[in-house]
Amino acid sequence: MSAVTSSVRSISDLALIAGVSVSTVSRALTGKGTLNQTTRDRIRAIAAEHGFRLNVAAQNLRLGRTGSIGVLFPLGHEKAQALSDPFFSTMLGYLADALTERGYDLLLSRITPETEMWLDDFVRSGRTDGIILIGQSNQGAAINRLAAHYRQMVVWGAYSPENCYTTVGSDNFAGGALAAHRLLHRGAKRLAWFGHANAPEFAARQAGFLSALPDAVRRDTTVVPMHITPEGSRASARAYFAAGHRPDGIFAASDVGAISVMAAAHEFGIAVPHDMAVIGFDDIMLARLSNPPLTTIRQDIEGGARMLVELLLRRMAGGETQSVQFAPQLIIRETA
Amino acid sequence: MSAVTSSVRSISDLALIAGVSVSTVSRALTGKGTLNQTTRDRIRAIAAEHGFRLNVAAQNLRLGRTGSIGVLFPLGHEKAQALSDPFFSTMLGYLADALTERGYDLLLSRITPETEMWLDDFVRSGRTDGIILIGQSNQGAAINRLAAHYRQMVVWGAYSPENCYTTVGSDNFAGGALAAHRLLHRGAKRLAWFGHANAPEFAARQAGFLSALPDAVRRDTTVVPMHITPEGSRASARAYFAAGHRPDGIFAASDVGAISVMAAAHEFGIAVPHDMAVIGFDDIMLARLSNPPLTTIRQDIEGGARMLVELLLRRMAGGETQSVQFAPQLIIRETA
DNA sequence: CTGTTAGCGCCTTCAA
DNA sequence: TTGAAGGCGCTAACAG
Repeated sequence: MSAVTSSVRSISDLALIAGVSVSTVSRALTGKGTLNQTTRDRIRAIAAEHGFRLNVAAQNLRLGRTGSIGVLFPLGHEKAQALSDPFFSTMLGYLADALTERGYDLLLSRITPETEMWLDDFVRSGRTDGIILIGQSNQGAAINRLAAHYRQMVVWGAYSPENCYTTVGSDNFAGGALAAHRLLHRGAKRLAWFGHANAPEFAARQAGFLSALPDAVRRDTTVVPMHITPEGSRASARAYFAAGHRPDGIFAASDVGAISVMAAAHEFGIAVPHDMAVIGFDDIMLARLSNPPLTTIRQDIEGGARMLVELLLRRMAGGETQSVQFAPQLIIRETA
Repeated sequence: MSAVTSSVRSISDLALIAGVSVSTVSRALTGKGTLNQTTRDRIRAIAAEHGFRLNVAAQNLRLGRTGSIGVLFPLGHEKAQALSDPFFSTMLGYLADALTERGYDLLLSRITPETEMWLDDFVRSGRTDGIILIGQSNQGAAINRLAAHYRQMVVWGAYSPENCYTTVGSDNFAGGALAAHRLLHRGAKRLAWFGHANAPEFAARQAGFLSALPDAVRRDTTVVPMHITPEGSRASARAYFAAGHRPDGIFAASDVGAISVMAAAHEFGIAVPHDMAVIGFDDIMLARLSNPPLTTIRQDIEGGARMLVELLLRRMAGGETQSVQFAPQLIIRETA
């Protein structure tokens, strides 16, 4: 066992002990360059004995890199916990896995877009070699502006031909349509969409949903603005039900939103799915644990995370990339 | 608007343009040292014009720091998504907030404890100025060993006088007792504990729970081993109910566990709380959205996160710290 | 008030 | 196969 706090703090200390030059130590420890195998083994043994490891920060400075990737959640207007939504934390977990596998650290940042330049500022501080943005929020303009001269970025979110950056995400429009068809198939006629159109992903879900409805149904469909937090979702739903609305089919922008709506419905004695069908979006782990289990539109979070990392590294290496859209999948459980 | 990719890559470039020395630029931009206000403003203007920002990595190397704090989840045996549990992700979100406020970046690491030295290796690589460990898992020995000669670490988890490191956490034993009292108060007599004792937090919850039961009740109380994942929890519960067990009171190691047990109970036609009372632990956001809303033992996650950061920074500054235990709180909803 | 200089810990070309 | 030297971008004495 070796001490973490040791007198050997740099390769020059080690060089002194081993009686060789710093460059020899460097070569021995990095494995780069040519070196006598005996010398290499000897130096590595000494390093291990003293518990010495190369200083990653210095190494990176010299190599002109940082070795870490920034993962940013630009949920500006939603000052509340972005990470509290299981969708985001699940994504984060998979990103951590994928980045670790590729030898990168994950720098988590929750900078709130106060100024116009928050993204540019982050990039210019040089803290990371690349950026993964989770969700565009309402920052489309800032993102596009940055993308015009910064390549090392990929974005989880909605695809648009007008974006000059690479996105990875679900086909939200198709997902919305899937939900509409399912509700219609169940015979629902008085529908409501719970969500907001601030962020493009949600706007697309809404558009896909509405566009798949027959005109007669669409005319009677309510759009209920709902925030991303469970508290906000529940409050919106409460107010909606309290006003006397009794839809027979609901499509919510997220699973957390759907579960919140169900909780509110329960307060009003509305039985799901008997009185009202509910469909969520995401298929987070808790969707199958809800009571009743939630019918939802599934997003492939793990696949998305891997794709984000893959494409980002390709861009960092100078390659070109194209946006990717995953086909969403209807998961039928009990609520619709 | 200024380009992110600019020809001005270092303070020496900027010094050249401004016609001053690098140290003057450094002083102007950092605000340290004394400098003519006019010169300072002029240099800052030029920097802004060229979109220049100090390179944080180089700055940190020079200052002998990294500017980031590592947040590690040592859930070794639970190879699955540690972050998928909302408790952890909520904690992570609050940590990100607290660290950002203090000017630190958050480096997320999910290194799985494969070797004995995983923690030492991480520390010696010098990637962070300090470490926040979330949960001890079964790594108590490794943590203690590291703590013997590494100060810059705090741990979220169970307190024990034998630990030579500072912990922040709930009084899990007291929390277990709270759950027991509540179930007894409701008249429950055939109890079960769903959880495992691999990690000390959970072991303490179990011990507190069992110790608060009268002997007669305790003898009939079942301990059902349950993994941390919802799938695992649900499978355990299913097997348990399938074997014909019909307890009238359940205490689960976590809210996710409790909700999973409720989902399984539902499959067997067991009504909560009528046939069986259920109490969880954590009070994650989804506890109040479950159907019926979950009675649980609340942990102050935000307070815990702030305390962890506070204590870590104090230790990094050379100060001494003592372990902190938060008093858990019984939140009565509908399941018990 | 400002410039010069010497590193932080490491990698890499160039020589030997 | 190994060593010497320069420099990644920055800060902080020490001079002037």
